[in-house]
Amino acid sequence: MSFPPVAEQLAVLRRGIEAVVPEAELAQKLEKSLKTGVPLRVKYGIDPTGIDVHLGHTVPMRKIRQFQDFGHQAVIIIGNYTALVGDPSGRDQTRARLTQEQVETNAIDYLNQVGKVVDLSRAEVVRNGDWFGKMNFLDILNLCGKVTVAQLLTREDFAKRQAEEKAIYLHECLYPLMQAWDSVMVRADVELGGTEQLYSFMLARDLQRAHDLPQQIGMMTPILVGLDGIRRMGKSLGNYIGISEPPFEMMKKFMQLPDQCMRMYFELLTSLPMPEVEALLAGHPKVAKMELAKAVIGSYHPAGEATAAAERWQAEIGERSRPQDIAKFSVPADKLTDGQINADKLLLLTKLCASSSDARRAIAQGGVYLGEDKTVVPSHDTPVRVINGLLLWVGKKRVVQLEVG
RNA sequence: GGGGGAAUUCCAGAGUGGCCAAAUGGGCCAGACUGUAAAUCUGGUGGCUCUGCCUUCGUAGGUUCGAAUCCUACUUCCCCCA
Repeated sequence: MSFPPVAEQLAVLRRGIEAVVPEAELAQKLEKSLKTGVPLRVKYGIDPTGIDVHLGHTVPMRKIRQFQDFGHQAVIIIGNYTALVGDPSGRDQTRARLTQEQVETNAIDYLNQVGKVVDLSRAEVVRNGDWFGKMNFLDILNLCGKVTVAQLLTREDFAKRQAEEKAIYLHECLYPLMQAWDSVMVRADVELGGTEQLYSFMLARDLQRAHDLPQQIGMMTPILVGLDGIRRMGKSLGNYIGISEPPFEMMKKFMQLPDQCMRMYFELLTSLPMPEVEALLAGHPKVAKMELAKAVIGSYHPAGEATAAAERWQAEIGERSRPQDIAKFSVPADKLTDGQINADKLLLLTKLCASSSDARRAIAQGGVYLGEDKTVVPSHDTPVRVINGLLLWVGKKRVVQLEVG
């Protein structure tokens, strides 16, 4: 096995990384593998607790891929056992626990998605249930003997919960220990994860030393902020872009991203050289955002589709022309009187509004329009003459095309 | 096992007998402004046959002219002591 020069590897691998602990050992490890021809074992663990892999998850995953492309060994750990515990990291309350069946279903789904970033054909994929499932109580006690309660409580998330008098369950305390044990079992040289994983990463080093294994280094990726530009990208926060989303959906979301997040997104989600990124950012923000969107979308969809999505966004949204696929709604003839129906009833019927109160509100605020030229509907009891092809809008985004059924 | 505290509209969180469909913030929706970005500003945010009416404040009863607010029981959650 031959590897590119260390400096070259470092330049790519260090990009967008928040911290490497210990910093110096990364270069040393790379040196050694270059000399011996033995690839580094790069560990990344995921708990199959949810389903949608979003761009936030791809940050460490992309890093794994870069290691792979340099010839190193990716080790993906499916945390089918740790998922049963629930990672307390960064949480201010206990996670809901899952059943084994849910976990397995999620795991398969997860792998399909992970495969879009990591080359699974060259990766080792293991489940930590393979070893945790075999441990007996004595083994567990031995492991527990490595950590003191005081150490555990230095973690910010636990300390915070302790201070707020919120519950900390014993099984949650075992989580970092389990994660660290994974590193021993797979003989990890490098572990990737977010900054909140620091404690587990360090614990892994302790355990590895205790077992006379080389100690892993931790590479921590920054938290990717979500579309709101403030909070971390997360499914429950509704501020994420999923990697399985259709190109146009991704495009729309990208264009909503606050400008000041672009540098971070470029750095963490694309491989565009940073000087080029700086040049783009110096230009018009809209152009830069388009490029960002195309670059990222292009890594999950064929390049042509990314471009098409960008063009469609420009036409439909940038130039305010008619959206492409407008849902059709056929108004039953028996709802009409002389071919007409009151505006609020129509909104309710088409499900554009959830209730007639909701419909009245929308109309009162001047948010309901008719036709290509978007004539404002003035009142909730304005009769609407329904003709085939008539467009009915609520706000800028919701629209249906009517027909008489 | 014993003691204490809490459950409010999407979320957080006010409200302790009438002025409460319920403050405030967040989210969301609509409007203005824009690059239909973000930020900002304005308005809205239970339902209806809508200048009025109806149903909501853990569940079920009760007190009262009147209850989210008081009483009783129950359910759930949290904390402390052992």
